[in-house]
Amino acid sequence: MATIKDVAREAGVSISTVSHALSGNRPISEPTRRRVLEAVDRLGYRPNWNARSLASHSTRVIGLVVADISNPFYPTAARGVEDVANARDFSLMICSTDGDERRERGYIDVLEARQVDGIIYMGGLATNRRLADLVARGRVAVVAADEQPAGLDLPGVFLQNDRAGGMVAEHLISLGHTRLGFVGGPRHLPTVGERLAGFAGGAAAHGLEIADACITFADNRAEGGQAAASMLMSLDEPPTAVLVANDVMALGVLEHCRSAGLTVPGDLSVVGVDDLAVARLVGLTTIRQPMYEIGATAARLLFEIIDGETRPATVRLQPELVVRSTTGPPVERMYGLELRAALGLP
Amino acid sequence: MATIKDVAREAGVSISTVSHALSGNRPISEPTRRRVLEAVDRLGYRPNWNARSLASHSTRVIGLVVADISNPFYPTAARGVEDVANARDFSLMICSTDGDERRERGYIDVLEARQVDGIIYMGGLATNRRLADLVARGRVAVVAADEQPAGLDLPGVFLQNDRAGGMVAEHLISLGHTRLGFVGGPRHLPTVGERLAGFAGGAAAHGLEIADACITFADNRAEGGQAAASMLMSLDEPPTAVLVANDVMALGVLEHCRSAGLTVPGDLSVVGVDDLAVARLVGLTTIRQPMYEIGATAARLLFEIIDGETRPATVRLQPELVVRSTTGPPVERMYGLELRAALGLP
DNA sequence: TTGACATTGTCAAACGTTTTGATTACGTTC
DNA sequence: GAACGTAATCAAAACGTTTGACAATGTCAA
Repeated sequence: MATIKDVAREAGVSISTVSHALSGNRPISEPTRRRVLEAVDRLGYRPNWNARSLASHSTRVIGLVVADISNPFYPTAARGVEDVANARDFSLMICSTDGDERRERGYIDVLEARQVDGIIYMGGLATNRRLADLVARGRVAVVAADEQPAGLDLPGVFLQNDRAGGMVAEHLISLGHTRLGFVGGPRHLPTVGERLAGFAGGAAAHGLEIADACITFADNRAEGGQAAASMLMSLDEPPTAVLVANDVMALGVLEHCRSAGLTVPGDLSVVGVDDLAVARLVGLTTIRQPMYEIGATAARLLFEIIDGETRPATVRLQPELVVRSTTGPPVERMYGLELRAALGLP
Repeated sequence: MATIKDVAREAGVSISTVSHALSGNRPISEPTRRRVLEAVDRLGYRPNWNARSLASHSTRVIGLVVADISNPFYPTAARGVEDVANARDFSLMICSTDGDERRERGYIDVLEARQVDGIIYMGGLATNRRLADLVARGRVAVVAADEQPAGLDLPGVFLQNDRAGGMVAEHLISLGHTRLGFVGGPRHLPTVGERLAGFAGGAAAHGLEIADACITFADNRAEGGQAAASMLMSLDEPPTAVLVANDVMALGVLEHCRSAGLTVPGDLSVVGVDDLAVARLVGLTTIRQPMYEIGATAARLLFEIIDGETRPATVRLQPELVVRSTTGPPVERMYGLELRAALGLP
């Protein structure tokens, strides 16, 4: 591989002249620059970014920490980040923590060791001190998206989760539901708590209370939603409508209903959060999150920090309810059974 | 940030002793090693991977080039890659080319400039010479997964696409279909051609021919599938069953059917390829691709090369047909309309 | 002519590691 | 007891850039 030295020799100038000609950091006369560029071409020279990073203290890499890359929410957000980063010649290092604390800790360390210029945290864990320490050390820019790490106060971009919960409660109550249920992600996540609080608050505004038994927590994956639904629907008095803290889990809930022979929304109304592409396909009522925009915005905030401006203002997104076919008026169970019997259905 | 120099001073040894104590590259006495480790702890020293990369000519980064990170196929495969890479302290740089040649070229350059140790190509483009040149230069290990870049012959892991196409033809014909259609990704992709060839071959084995008008190509995204379906179904003699080259597009086809009031599989049987998680949810008949395994296997092949062993053997995966509810016997259009009319449906 | 200043360019010191060669000390083996 | 391997350590040379200090040259006003 040709190095800058080879180019310098080939062009008959000094190393630093080559560097300046390529970076534009200092003025170089036109003929010299041309000679340099020709030499670069002739030798097929490509600067070694590693050496560059070492010397310039900037890697032009940003780390993206996500909870689970196989949840479609994250790739879409990642695209947003990538597009913004790319426009500034930054590359992305994506780390999927899988909700595992050890893994997350490991990744934070790796990102730091690799000297990334910034980190966008969409982790959904962060109960560990690693991130806090890293932020405190202040050597790398950090913003959060979607989820504010517990105990920290990072700038970032977040959905107004409480409002989202409230809107869902409002919607379900207006349909006539009185027995509401909730399926959240891991209980310690701030997002989950906020969505639940808003949901309960919305219910309370109508004099309704959400039974403790109807509040469940799962692992943010479809299987978790399925299990939670199974549990909820086997209660003596199961809810007639549930808010599920994300679409992936909501799909799990629907899966349970299908396999258990429950009709949606007849036996159970289901509302998700995220509005993944599949939500439209399966007709899931949900709260929309502009995933791509969340990623892009987070990246922009990060660059504000990297560029050394003041701490950027946190962005709060308005939730938007998208009503589709998984929500409807409750049908009394017995009535439903009678109706189905009358129709000759099982 | 503490450097190796600080550690050396703190521990009262030389720099190289610290390096050896940490890497284990040369024997270090137990007491000395302990002193070093204590110093490391005390100072919170973390080696700078950039400097390490520069000195050791190995970044321990592998680049993953995918066509579109927001297609769920890739994140799952990426997880497979990540898990294998992680176990060996490698990090991942993910690049989503978006089917754009300029972008892809840019990414290949970036990965090379950043001195990645290897590249896993799942790009779905590669009509450009950049990748070929890079492979020819032979400085970085390259394997392909899912898609063999046109004009190259990389080791990698691939589905037996022709067989997959054949199985689908077999399945549809056994259901009684005679008018088959095909919705492919971009026409120049080898995978697409192979799947089509297998499909046509399977049909030919039963004396059937696939009408030219029934063979369409789209952009591998849901919108593309939707458009293709719209086109196909407006033919004078529309197909009664289609093979769609991937699940995401198949979902688009289903979406079109729903919005156009066509029943599935009554009016149209639909088969996808990939078996994404959503395929199960919407009941899509499809060819399964073990996505996670594809990623993991590709990573393993890559490491074989990196470890300097001989060129690894290419892995060919057997396709597996998963029959769900989007395929069934064809129902004559008129009959279908009559039936629906009899039932009082629109 | 002189000094001030802009324009180009050179030199050499970082940057923080790994790696190689040299050195010393200490057994083993023949 | 000579020759040799091996363990432990150090010093110094890479690795390929960027960048700060400075030199040479030319231009212009006083």
